[in-house]
Amino acid sequence: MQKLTLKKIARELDVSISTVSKSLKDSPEIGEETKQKVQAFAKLYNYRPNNIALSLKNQKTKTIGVIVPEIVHHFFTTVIKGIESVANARGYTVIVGLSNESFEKEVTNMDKLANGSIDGFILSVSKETQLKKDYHHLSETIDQGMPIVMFDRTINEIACDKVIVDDTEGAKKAVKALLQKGCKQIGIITTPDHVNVGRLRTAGYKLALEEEGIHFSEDNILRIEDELNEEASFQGLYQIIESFLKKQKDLDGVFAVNETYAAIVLRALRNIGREVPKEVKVIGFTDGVLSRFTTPSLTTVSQHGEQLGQKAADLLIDRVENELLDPPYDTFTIETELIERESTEN
Amino acid sequence: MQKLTLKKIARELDVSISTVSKSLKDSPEIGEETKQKVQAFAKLYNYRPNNIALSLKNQKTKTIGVIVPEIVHHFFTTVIKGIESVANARGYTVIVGLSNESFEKEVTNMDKLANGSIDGFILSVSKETQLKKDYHHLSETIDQGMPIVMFDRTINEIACDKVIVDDTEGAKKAVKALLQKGCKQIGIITTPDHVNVGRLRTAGYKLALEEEGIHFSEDNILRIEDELNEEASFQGLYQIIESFLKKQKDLDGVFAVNETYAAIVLRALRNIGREVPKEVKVIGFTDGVLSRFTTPSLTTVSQHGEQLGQKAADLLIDRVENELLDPPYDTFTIETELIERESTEN
DNA sequence: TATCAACACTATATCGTTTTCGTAAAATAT
DNA sequence: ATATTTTACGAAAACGATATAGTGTTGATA
Repeated sequence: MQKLTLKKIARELDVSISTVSKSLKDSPEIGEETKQKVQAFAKLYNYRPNNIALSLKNQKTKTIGVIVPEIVHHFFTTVIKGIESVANARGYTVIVGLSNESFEKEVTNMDKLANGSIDGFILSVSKETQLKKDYHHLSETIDQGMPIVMFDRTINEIACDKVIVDDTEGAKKAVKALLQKGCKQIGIITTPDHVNVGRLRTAGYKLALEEEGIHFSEDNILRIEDELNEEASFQGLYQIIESFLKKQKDLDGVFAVNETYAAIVLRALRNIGREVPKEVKVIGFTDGVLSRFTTPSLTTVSQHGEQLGQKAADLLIDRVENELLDPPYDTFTIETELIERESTEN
Repeated sequence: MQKLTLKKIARELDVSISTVSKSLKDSPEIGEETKQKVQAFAKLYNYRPNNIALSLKNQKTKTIGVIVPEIVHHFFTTVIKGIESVANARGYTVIVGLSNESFEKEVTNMDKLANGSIDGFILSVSKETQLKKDYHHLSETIDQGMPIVMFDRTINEIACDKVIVDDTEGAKKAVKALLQKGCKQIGIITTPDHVNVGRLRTAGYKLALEEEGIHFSEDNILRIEDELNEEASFQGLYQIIESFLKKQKDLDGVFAVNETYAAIVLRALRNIGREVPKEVKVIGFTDGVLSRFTTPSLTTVSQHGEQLGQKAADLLIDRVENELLDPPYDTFTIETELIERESTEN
């Protein structure tokens, strides 16, 4: 049984295509009897209008494109979940593209979707894009009248709506919590500065120390190069973190800018014989699946990814459906929340 | 700058739409000079054909729909990653729909995509669908000539290509490993039987014991009801598992059918003072992010989700591009692999 | 009886492409 | 010089749906 179309119904019922279309829309132009007949037939054979044809006609697809750097990733999936929920509620479909942290894949993926397949983008840029600082694909997309909402990893130079996590504030909150619990020497495990979120969280760390009038030393900062984040180099990651913790033996607090780093810190501290939370307290950023299962369980800064995704989707859809509300772009901040577990107990 | 179309180029260059179209395809029908002119113009203004129009014309979208029960889930995301990689390589785009384990959302999501938006489905059914045993949406989709590839949670009654994890075999492998390491009393934490994968893994557990001639007791089986899997009822989950382990105090091996259960087992055993792996050895199914960070790290049965996704995508695209290779449907099994970590060390 | 409105439809254009078919003009053959 | 074949392009249909603008038939009104 092949797909039913208006044309087939028209032929079958010996009326015109227009009549069928109008009957299904219950138009007053069509006589009661005819309408009944058509509607009954359509229902019987389960007619559904072809989305592609509608998209072409209406010049809008009711679909939004989401580009994320990585999908096997707790934070990004919670964001996608949030996006999907409001998209669905508002009658939109979600296409997912993965950049795998590659600039080129990000560009080709966007190129492919920008040609009529979607009404707008929600995206978090790849690390490579952040490094290269090449944003032509973003500005060109916007120039063509396609709205973009950026989230988490945003680009200052691009004017569009943004939804971000309160990175600096969240980090500050975490470090202040450590101070309040009596930590005097607080280390940070972070990324190089070209990774936006790493930079911002590091800034929050410094700010917290500053505001409390604490001396801050570069020696307490460990910046981990990117290549080490791949699955394969777990050992390498561990080595670097362990030797840092061995060297900085008087640390009594550690703030890690992601959950993996924090979990490794926990493990390394145990291996070198320093007790958590008694001797050292640890806080990680991102509340993922790991935190509640480490030993001890990990205090984290939760990012509310789902809420972030919902906000992003609402912003984009508003923009799409209301093209008049042009330029005044907004940046929204999703508050973080400190979730306390065993790793910071006194 | 609005989107460029063939019509606009034609008007601008004062030729017909056909000429533009053919020029861009480098057709021999068109004179060299005209072709150059059109191609140069198109390149300059970055013309890209409209996907929607192409889809309508060609009656195929080069898009595949993926429906998963849950996206904040390590296994499903690895599968999606695998699907996306081959889809992209073969020129396809991926639309993701979430059922959130709900039958209704699964149906409406499929309905929405089946109307022209995609060329075929890759899906893993929701738990509710498994429970209700209502598969009309699946059979109707197939009847309409749209290919489906099911993965992981498949339905026997539906004839289509399938890619499954070697659940029974994997579970058997795990339990035999426990036996080999000297375990005599092995418990299993599983799901009710209506969850396919739970049932199959339980079957593997029984099979392993049988084949080794070991007495098997219902007392060693804990079946956990579904509602407890929600984030909120983590406490409930923990309670049930802990009290089971307290009651069955002579267990010296535990096999859990997912990573969360296994991680909870680890924690509960520690809380009730039983040492892992010395007194009790533990193995979980699914190699996620948790396993290497628990204490002790967890031995797991890895499912190779990415490989599974790749196979599913290849199967579907083959089917889509080759509609003649009709009915002889196939079921492919992705081998599992036991990844040994601390929780089973001797 | 001529005029006009109401009714119940149908024809047609449109969205952006591709493709088949048709056709002037130029080039070649006879 | 006439017939025939290329060359180089344009017209039009098609994909499926919607919306605007007709159109033929009634029935009512002046």
